Amino acid sequence: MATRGKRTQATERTEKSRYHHGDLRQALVDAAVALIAEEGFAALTLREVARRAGVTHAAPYRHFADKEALLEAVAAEGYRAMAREMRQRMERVTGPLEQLITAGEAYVLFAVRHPPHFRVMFGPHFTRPHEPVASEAGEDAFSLLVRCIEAGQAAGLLRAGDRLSLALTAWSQVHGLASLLVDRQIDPAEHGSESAETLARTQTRRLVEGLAAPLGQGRG
Amino acid sequence: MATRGKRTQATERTEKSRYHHGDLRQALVDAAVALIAEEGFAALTLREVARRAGVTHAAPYRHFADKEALLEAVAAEGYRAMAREMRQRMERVTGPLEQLITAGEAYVLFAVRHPPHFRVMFGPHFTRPHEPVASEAGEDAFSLLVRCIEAGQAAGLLRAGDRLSLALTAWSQVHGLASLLVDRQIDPAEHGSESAETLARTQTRRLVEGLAAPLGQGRG
DNA sequence: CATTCGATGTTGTCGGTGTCAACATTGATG
DNA sequence: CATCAATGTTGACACCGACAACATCGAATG
Repeated sequence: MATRGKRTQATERTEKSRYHHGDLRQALVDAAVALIAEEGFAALTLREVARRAGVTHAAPYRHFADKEALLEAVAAEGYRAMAREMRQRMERVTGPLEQLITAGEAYVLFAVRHPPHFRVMFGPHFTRPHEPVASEAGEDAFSLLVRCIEAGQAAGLLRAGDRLSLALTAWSQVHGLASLLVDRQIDPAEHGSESAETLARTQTRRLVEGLAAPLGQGRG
Repeated sequence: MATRGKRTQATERTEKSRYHHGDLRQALVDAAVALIAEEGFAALTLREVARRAGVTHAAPYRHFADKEALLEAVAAEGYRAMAREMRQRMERVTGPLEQLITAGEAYVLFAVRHPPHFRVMFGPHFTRPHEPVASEAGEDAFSLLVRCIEAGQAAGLLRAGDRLSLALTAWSQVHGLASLLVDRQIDPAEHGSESAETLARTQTRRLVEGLAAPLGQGRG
């Protein structure tokens, strides 16, 4: 995360006591993520975030309307990163079923590896209605799943039925597993897996088996 | 919710200006749930909860060590109510598969009908490690699912395999659907269902189909 | 009944927080 | 160089979580 990229200005003053920060906005987002990871949501304070970014308590208001706006930025970063990671992993695999498995795995793994982002994305922290808004239209996680389902059905490898409904089944499965892992309701060690990675793979495989077309495509 | 029951004392003083409340503890839990439902988590304030219960701002500390302890009480109430509702619905159905479907439906429906409880139970609101602690050992939601799976396997109706792993699949599915509904990530209307109830039934049925033993393709 | 005492509710206080307004500093632009 | 919009600082206010000291009730005891 924290892919900054544009470092065009900021001109490297001796690192000491420069009035302007350079990229405070991203620094605040990073600090918020780190703070959530280290101390939990209860400790997420705009003032502490500012402190960690090396700036006074009102500086964040030059970049975010309020605390919730900062969280929206964290969520947006999460949506982009998650979809990107899913796409990258899926590119390295061929076949609709394998791609579906890979997509599901990537979903769970993103959650496990970036709990603060995942929690902010799907948690109950927003009062304003907050739209997922992926980086580009049709490139969000759910759209990726829907396209996998379509391709699988077209190839006769997946159960027939409403695409959206099947995609929702897949989304629920991986989202549930991710949520339970992130919220520490389940411990991979207690489920015969030495890591969240193998658990994600096992469960996602079973999901796709369940969605697979009955042998011979006869459908009973 | 809010099953008070023991109203032995409190002696009905003219409803006005009585110093002692009678059952403030439960009143505080109820007020917290209502406040979360109406205003969201950001508005959940110990002082506002006290206000709604008609007491001053420090009164809650006679019943709860701190704000988190109040949330633990909400979660505990949720765990008890959820398991109770699942058990009650399952009693009215026979057959392992039908019971499994019913259990899954009940899980999702509880979440949809009691969002504050569900969110507190599984949300990121606790800093202290907080054990689910069902009303009685082996009576929590997951244990109910595990027993359904066992019975289904014993009857040859469910896929063979590690019970815990299969139960985790089922739990992930219903938990994911419940979470997505509660967090308003999906709208039942957009998925061909006019209500969360029908969506829960459709998805839970598909889950059990996927877990069913692959012997008769009769589509059950 | 009068006294006592533990449980429960109140008042006052403290440091910390979200948010805003007024002010200060900077770098870019003319 | 002068100006100005962007960005960071200072100071203030109301609210919150938590604690301590005090007040009030009801039940048990004599």
